[in-house]
Parts: sequence; structure tokens; C-alpha cells
Amino acid sequence: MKQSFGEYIRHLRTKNELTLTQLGAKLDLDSANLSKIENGKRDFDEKRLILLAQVFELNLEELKTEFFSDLFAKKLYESSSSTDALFVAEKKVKYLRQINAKQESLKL
Amino acid sequence: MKQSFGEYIRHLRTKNELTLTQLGAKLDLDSANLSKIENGKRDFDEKRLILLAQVFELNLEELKTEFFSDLFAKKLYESSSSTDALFVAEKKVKYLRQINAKQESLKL
DNA sequence: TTAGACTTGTCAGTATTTGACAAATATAAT
DNA sequence: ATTATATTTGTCAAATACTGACAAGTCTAA
Repeated sequence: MKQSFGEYIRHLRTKNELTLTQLGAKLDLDSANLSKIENGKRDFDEKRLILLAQVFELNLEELKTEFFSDLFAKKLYESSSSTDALFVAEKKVKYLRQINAKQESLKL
Repeated sequence: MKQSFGEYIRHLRTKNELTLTQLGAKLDLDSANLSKIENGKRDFDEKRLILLAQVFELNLEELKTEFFSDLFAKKLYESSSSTDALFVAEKKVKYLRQINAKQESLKL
């Protein structure tokens, strides 16, 4: 919870006793670049989340939560912005889904 | 609240009776590109928020909230992710700020 | 000191974003 | 209807950011 996404991956990797090279191979990533990801010097690519879930047999939803929470927190922290944006965002997501649901129902 | 950031800018612009060209000039933006931003076909650049706040004499904090909430909502919506990430993000921001505060106090 | 694990720096290739312009369409006034 | 202005859309080169790859470095444990 308090950890960055990079630290989270490192935790998963070490818990499963894998080296950077071993996990890198599974994720189609250079060990050097995986190291940078774990150390927060590069970003983990969103498109690799599915692969990551498969490798460690994790729930993709939870993984996405871990991934996006990290992304959002860093944005707000870096821009010294209020966390109000998070609450407003929740309303907006619901609104977008509502709109989408209505459009879907019209298709039938 | 229910509007996108593009719709928000359009609202500000029309309320102040400005044309795309007029507001574009103030924001150092081509009218065509501003049009795309208002219509959600391009993203508003974060670095222009300060300018936008100045032009309409708005509170930068609120503007950032509007901006980031839109960004986050779209990310979650597009990736069909749970809004859980928003709550986790809040904790992470607080954690990051706490860490920072501690480091700042050590500098003294 | 050797081997394996990890870190860091760099860089070319790739992908994405941006600014700019032209052309099409829409709107409004005369 | 015609003109002027506003807006929208498409396109493209330039700028920017991202990624994969490799070399060289440090660190650790046998």
C-alpha cells in the first residue's frame, strides 16, 4: 500500500526467488530495464500488466489498482495538487460509465 | 463537474465571449488545435494551466483539480479499471508528502 | 578473484505529441 | 444568395518522449 509500483514488483520477484534476468525474460524485458523499473527510474508499461498478472497468477483488477494508484499519486505529488481531483475523478468515471451504459442500451 | 476538461474550457471561453482565435492567442495555441482540445480530440497541455488560470483569473488549484480529475477518469474508464485506484492513490499521496516532510525537516 | 546479480549511463530506433497550415463546413449578418 | 467570420477536420513535419539494447560499473557471496 505504501510502496511504489516498482517496489511492488521487486517484492513479487524476490518473494518468488527470481532474479532480474529471470523475471525480465518472462516479461520480455531487459534485466537492466527491469532494475530501473523496480528502482523507479523508468515506468512499467501498462500493456505489460496482463503478462505480469499471468506470471505471478495475480488478479488483473488488483494489479491495475496498484498500477494506476501509483501513477495518479505521483502526478498529484509532482504537481503539488490537491487530492480533491481523486474524488472528482470518481464522479466523472461514474458519469462516463453511465453515458456508456445508456448508449449500449440504445443499441439493442 | 460532469463535463470534460475540453467542455470546461469551452464554457469559460463562451462565457467570456471569446472566439477560438482570441483565446488561442492568449494561450499561445492555434485556433484549430484549441478547437480539437474543446472537442476532446486533443489533450490540453498541463504546462498551459498557469496561463489558463491567468487568462480567466481562476484559482490554479481548482483548475488542476479539474484537469487531473479528467485525466484520471479517462484512464480508468478506458482501461475498465476499478475506482479503487483513486482511494489507494490518496493514501499514497499522503505517504509521499509525509516522506517529503520528514526529509525537509532533516535539512534544517 | 571469480561468478552472478544488480545498477547506471548512454544511445539509436520507435512512437507519440505538438504546432502549423490548408481546406471544409457552419453560422450569422446584410 | 453572398460575404465575412467562426469552427471543424485532416494532414504532416518537427519536436518530444519512450523503449530496447548494450556496455561498463558496483556489489555480494562463494
